[in-house]
Amino acid sequence: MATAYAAPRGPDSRAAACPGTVNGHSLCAPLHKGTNLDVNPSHPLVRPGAYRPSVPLEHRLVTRRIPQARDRGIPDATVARLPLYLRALNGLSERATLTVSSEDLAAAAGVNSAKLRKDLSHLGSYGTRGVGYDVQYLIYQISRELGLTQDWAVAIVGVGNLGRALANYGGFASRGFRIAGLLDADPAVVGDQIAGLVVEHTDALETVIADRSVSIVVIATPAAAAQHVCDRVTAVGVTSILNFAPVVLNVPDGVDVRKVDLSIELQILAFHEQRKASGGPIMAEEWPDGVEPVNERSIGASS
Amino acid sequence: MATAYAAPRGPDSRAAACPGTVNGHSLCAPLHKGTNLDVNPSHPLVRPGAYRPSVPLEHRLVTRRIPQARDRGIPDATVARLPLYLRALNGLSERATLTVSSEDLAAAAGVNSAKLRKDLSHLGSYGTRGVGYDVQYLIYQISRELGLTQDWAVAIVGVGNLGRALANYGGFASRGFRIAGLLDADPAVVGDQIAGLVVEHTDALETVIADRSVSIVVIATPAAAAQHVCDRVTAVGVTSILNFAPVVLNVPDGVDVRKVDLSIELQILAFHEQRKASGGPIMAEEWPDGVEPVNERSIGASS
DNA sequence: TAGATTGTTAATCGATTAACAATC
DNA sequence: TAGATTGTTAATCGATTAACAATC
Repeated sequence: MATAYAAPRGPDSRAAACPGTVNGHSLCAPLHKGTNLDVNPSHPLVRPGAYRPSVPLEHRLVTRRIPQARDRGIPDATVARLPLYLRALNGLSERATLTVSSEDLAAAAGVNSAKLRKDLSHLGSYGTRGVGYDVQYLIYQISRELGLTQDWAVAIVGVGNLGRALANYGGFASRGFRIAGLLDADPAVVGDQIAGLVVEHTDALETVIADRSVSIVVIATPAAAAQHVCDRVTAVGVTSILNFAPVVLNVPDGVDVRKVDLSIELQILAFHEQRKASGGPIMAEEWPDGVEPVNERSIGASS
Repeated sequence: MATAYAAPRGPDSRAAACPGTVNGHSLCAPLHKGTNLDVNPSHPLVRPGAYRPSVPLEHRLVTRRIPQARDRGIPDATVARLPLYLRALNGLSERATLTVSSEDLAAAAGVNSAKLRKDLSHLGSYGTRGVGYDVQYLIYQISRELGLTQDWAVAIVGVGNLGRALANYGGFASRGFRIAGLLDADPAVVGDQIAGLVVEHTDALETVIADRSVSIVVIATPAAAAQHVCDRVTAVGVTSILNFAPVVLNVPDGVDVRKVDLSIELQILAFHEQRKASGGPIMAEEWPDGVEPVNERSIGASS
């Protein structure tokens, strides 16, 4: 049954393989265009029509995934914005909003409405013309797309100030990220209890990853230790790393590294600030009296 | 003297305004193509030829900036990578490397060498064909471009785990970012000493910003407080904000907001992880025995 | 000079956006 | 039906990259 909708692979082959299309809209109803997810057509949650948001979504849908097919169909820029939409939708949900237009949702997420519609169109046709998007339904579809309908075990390596902040950050657990381990190389820190977990020694890194099915590792160590930690975790099969250490990690093919660099963000701000202000916050000299808006400023003390 | 090189404004007007060009290379020697910085041509540091890297760079160059002119000439994507190059160059500098090729520097920064050369060409022609780039000279040019040759006063609002981590982060001070104030609304935190600073009450926010010439504000408050803090600091003229709170800030025109969202990074990793693994880390069912690579998986407990 | 490497070109790729036909 | 709003198109814009002439 699931394979009945399987289309030949290759660029844009999905629509062509369907028995009919109108203006590019697939007529293969249960297989949402632009998705790889083959949805059970008899299920009450499947659109259009019978969706009832009163029943917990997690217990209703059976999906059959054809791996690695349309995934390339979702642009990176779109993936990076889906969490923004999800957050905006959750805000609407808390205020009991049932439907939302692309215009309003885009405003809440801080993006252009055309961009929002384009992004959502990569997931499928989940809106209703003339009405908007069902908030609960869209929350579910985006969550599923991002993999947030399952639980992800995360290990944090390096329990300094930043590691502690991450361990205590409430935004993880609410999105399906479960801190499954805190590890540090410093014996003075090992044994501390943080956010309900006992800090373990990094000697146990491989064991923790294997025993607790950790799939995402957060590196919050000093720069000098980061590559070594990275090597160890990729060696035991971890393929997703969030790196806070200010180094470029070398990883095997197939490993995703995302990097958060606090000082880089400040440097980008400084670049723009330098240009907005005609001189900057610390200006020893006044403007010269010339007609041109020229900033004469000596760098450093002498000269 | 500074205004002698001022070119008419407008797209690509700089090269056209020069007395002569060869293949797009400006013959206006002291005005490096693609920069707005009018360099003193008689200064020994000015290229080509007389550059001697043995003298501290900060004490040698006098620049005259023509505000807001070529700044639009540096693409955002390039600006975001300059800090990466700077970090890689500092690494080379520590190992006493004098020159570096675009190939090697690109490898150290984790980018394509053509991209690196393209990026650097936006700053000027600071390399030497057949040789490479002088490490010290390039460090100085990138630092100047990013505004790191001056001191920036930063205030951190919200001294929870994250605020403390930021206050203690060594990567700021080394790049010219000086923490000038730590503020929190919680009386239990006010008065604490962190990273050599005493935490002040947010009541003093406007005073601290004005008295200490704060130009960059880091918001590390809970989400609910972020917009209010943002409103207050923009009202007194702050135009650069680094926001860690998980909200979209509304700001007046001309204010730059950069956002660091820890959970968004994890969500993007989860998206890719879900696709790499054919199912994910928590897999209750086995693959069905069919010929197709179909993943049958129920979401949640029932069904 | 010969070898090496930059800075630029031009092709390609991906992202953004306004406009609007489709359609609820 | 009339009004509203989606999903798509197509134009534009910006970023990436290989290739190579320029030139040290």
